[in-house]
Amino acid sequence: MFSYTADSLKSELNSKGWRLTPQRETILQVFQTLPRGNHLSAEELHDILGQRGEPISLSTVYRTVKLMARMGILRELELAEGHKHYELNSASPHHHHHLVCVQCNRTIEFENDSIWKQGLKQVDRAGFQMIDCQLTIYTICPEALRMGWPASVPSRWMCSRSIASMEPTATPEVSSSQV
Amino acid sequence: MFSYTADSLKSELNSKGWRLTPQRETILQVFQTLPRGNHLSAEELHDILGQRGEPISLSTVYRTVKLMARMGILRELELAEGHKHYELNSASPHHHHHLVCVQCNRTIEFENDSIWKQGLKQVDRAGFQMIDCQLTIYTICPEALRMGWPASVPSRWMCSRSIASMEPTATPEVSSSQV
DNA sequence: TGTCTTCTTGAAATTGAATGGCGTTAGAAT
DNA sequence: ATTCTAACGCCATTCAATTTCAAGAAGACA
Ligand SMILES: [Mn+2]
Ligand SMILES: [Mn+2]
Ligand SMILES: [Zn+2]
Ligand SMILES: [Zn+2]
Repeated sequence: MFSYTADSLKSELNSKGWRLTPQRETILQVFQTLPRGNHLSAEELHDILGQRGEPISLSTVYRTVKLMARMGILRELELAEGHKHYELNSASPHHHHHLVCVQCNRTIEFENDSIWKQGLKQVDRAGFQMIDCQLTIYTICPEALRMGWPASVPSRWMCSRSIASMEPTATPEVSSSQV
Repeated sequence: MFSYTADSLKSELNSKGWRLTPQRETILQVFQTLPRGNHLSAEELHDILGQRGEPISLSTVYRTVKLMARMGILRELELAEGHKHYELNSASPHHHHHLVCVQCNRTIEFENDSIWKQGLKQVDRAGFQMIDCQLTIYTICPEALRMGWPASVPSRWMCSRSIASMEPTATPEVSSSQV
């Protein structure tokens, strides 16, 4: 399925005993007009809706994105920013992975078929069935450097999350990288 | 660095102005005696310490794993279970990825060099520097099937998290997969 | 060793994302 | 239009994670 109209959304919902509501239509629309490569958290989505003059309660926002993720309309992403992000789950051809800057938290998407293939091989070997397969790469991006973020993370640092707000009680001169 | 002794941990800490404490030593020990392939959440770690008869306050546990992740001693993982897990960040050769069952949440590790290489290629292309690179594959594992979990997730379902507890208000016959 | 500095701990309070309960509203089938 | 009940909004609650702060301990130096 490519992009949902109000009608196709409705029949999709109804087929499962669920209902089309203005809120669900609006939320889907926000995602459909969102530039490719953008993700929204529930909170961000909630703000956008407010700014648009179409406020929707936060619990409904949460419930809706969860539902749509479940339905396959949205994809729920757990990147480095600390809360979940959602993006339109467009047709499978655009399956992609993420490159996350550990300094500025900017996220960039990329496609790479051989990663999917490797994942598939891995899963087959174990006799499992693959549902999804996501590569997350942690980097420091050029923009971050330009913005004055430290050029390096501690030498042996590996895949901790956004370290921006992390400091143990008091911070002596940490070899590099703090806010 | 391969495995920390009390001494090497101390000098590592002191070099950054931090201190070796019994708590930090104990926590590191727990990880070092943990069978390979296991991960611990802060909460789980806290419990283990209690059972061992060496209770450490939960805040200290949280602070310590964060600190050690920052130092590169531990690796912080965001898998599907909802809270963070930590594992010993042993020497780089054992860099690995994770296979997560969306039904029973079991996690299995695997190694695959070509994934790292693909990631590296991707990063180079963008002119970034790679810090870490993790593939997470979502699957349904044979054990889960044997335990009676549904054999399939909704047809268009993609990489939502553990859906076990998700049901929209009331659950009409959802095509498959709930608790 | 003893003294001083300040990092670290632990208990409790707090944050913040996410969810649940509930009375009311409203979608959809007949 | 009537009926049934999913879904809404509001608010309370949960739960991981962080912060606060006084008391305690590690490390430096004499
Ligand atoms: Mn994306
Ligand atoms: Mn692991
Ligand atoms: Zn960046
Ligand atoms: Zn399983």
